[in-house]
Amino acid sequence: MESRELRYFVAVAEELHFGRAAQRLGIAQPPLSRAILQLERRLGAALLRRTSRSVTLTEAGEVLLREGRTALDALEAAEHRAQRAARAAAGRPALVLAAKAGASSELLAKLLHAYAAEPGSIHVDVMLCRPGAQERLLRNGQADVAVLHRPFDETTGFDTEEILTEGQVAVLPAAHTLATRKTLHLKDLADAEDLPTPRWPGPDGTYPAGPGPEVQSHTQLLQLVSLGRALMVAPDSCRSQLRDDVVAVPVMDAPKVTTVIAWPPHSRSQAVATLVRTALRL
Amino acid sequence: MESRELRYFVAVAEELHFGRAAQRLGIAQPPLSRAILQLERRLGAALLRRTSRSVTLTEAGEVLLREGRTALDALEAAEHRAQRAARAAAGRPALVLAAKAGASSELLAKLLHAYAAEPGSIHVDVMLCRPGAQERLLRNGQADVAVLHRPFDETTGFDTEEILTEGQVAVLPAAHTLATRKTLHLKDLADAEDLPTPRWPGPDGTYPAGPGPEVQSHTQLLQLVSLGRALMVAPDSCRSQLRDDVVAVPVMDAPKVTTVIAWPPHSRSQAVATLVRTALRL
DNA sequence: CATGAGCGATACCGCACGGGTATCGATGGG
DNA sequence: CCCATCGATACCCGTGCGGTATCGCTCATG
Repeated sequence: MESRELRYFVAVAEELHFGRAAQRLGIAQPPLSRAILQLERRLGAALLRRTSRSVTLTEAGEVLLREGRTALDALEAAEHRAQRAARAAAGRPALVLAAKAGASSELLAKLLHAYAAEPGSIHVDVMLCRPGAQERLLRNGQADVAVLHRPFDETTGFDTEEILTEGQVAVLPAAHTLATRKTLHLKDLADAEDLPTPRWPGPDGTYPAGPGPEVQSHTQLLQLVSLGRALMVAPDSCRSQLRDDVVAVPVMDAPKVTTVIAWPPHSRSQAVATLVRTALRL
Repeated sequence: MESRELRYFVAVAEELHFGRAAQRLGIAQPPLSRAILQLERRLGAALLRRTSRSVTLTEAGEVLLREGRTALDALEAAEHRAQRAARAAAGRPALVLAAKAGASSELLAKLLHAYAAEPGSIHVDVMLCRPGAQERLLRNGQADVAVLHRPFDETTGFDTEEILTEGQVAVLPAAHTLATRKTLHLKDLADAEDLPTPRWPGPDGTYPAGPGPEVQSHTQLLQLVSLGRALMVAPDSCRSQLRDDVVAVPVMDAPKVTTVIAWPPHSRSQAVATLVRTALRL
């Protein structure tokens, strides 16, 4: 199977619409139809059920979408890593670390500081990204190592080490009635109808339906909290970054959050190994 | 990057010779040279150092070879798994299990028997293959699950569960002087110059240099042992398959062998999950 | 029920690119 | 010193990919 065919299929499978998929790919619709037809003939399996009104995935199509995405990521990863190896050999060795913007920032600072003190350490490029985006950067080779948070981020297929486990707090406007409580439970938050739970975009960039405001970053969310328009549930360690117009109250029954450091399973990099060892000593 | 280019590069990187690589790919040498050149231009990185007498890999080339192989395997895996999903949907669901021919055969029999008794179990195709070949079958999607043996088989990148850990025995001709001993150590075997250690082919099909006979299968090796031409070191459980012209003596300082069941980390298959659960109960 | 809009498939065309042959230029062995 | 070996270059050809035009089907609409 050629990677071009697979890219075409993934586009159609994600859009479930030949016209939009073709637009996204920058080609016309007819060659796209043909390419998919040819792919199906070559595989000897139907991937899509089409009517003139809708396109749906068959069983085989679902599998090819899932497996195909990881294959395309692996292809990109090979490309990126080879390019970075070339740059490293040319005298600018660097490690790229992906982290969620605004999360674990104290821990991250400590880690970078401790690693820089290690013998033989190299420059670390920190990529701060949208929540959930680190996983993809690691899968497609743009990053060498990532800081992830279970259970929010998916870690299947990576090697990981746990760095820290912590509880979660609700961040509330200082003036809110719940702000005086010593502890809270998830039910208290669900009952506070004046403070809806914000909605984050999924991996595909769309928002789930619901009442809460749509947010894309933690700073944006924090501002909504201080304006009394939303509440935020986040790991304990976020307290160090709060301003004094908001209050953090422990949520007793919220799931524990584990900060992990993750790297691709075939990594042969000495630098990654050292960074992980440093992280475990924190 | 296109998969065709990557396949071409991997061929050249493995052969380290444009002519032979072209032959293996079924194309002429000049288009291959051009394709590699174009790939290097697109990546902006030299992958090969060529003289008219030799071809060697650069740093970036080494990385691209390693990462590229896994990317190509992932691509093949997507293809195979989609095809199998189509066949399964057409009413012949099956699970493909890869195992080393001649190893853990009792355990395997028990596993298959126990799994068949599970509610909702499906047909299991057993692929018996050359030692070390299971890994590749699992990586490129021809198998859904594999029985591997640490530390011999590489399990990085798979999800695994340990089934059994056992010591190793030396299998010797019944008439040999060492055959009367109750226990042995690796040094004893190294000193027995009349019984050289056999040489297995590497993943590339070539044999390491050395004095021992070249072997490809366990039956072949067992025959050499009973002829007094080689010795064999294998897990305890192989005893059940030995004929009475050979003797098994425990080797005290040989590494412990762990039989593990492994599956690709993104597997969503109910059948794989059931099989693994069954294996853990053995 | 007729009509038109929306969508995927088909027909057909042109050209870019992948692959072929011939040959060059460099390098090392006899 | 010459020839064998090997990768690169020059040049040509055909296939296959992408483009436009259009068809055929389905459903929403009045």
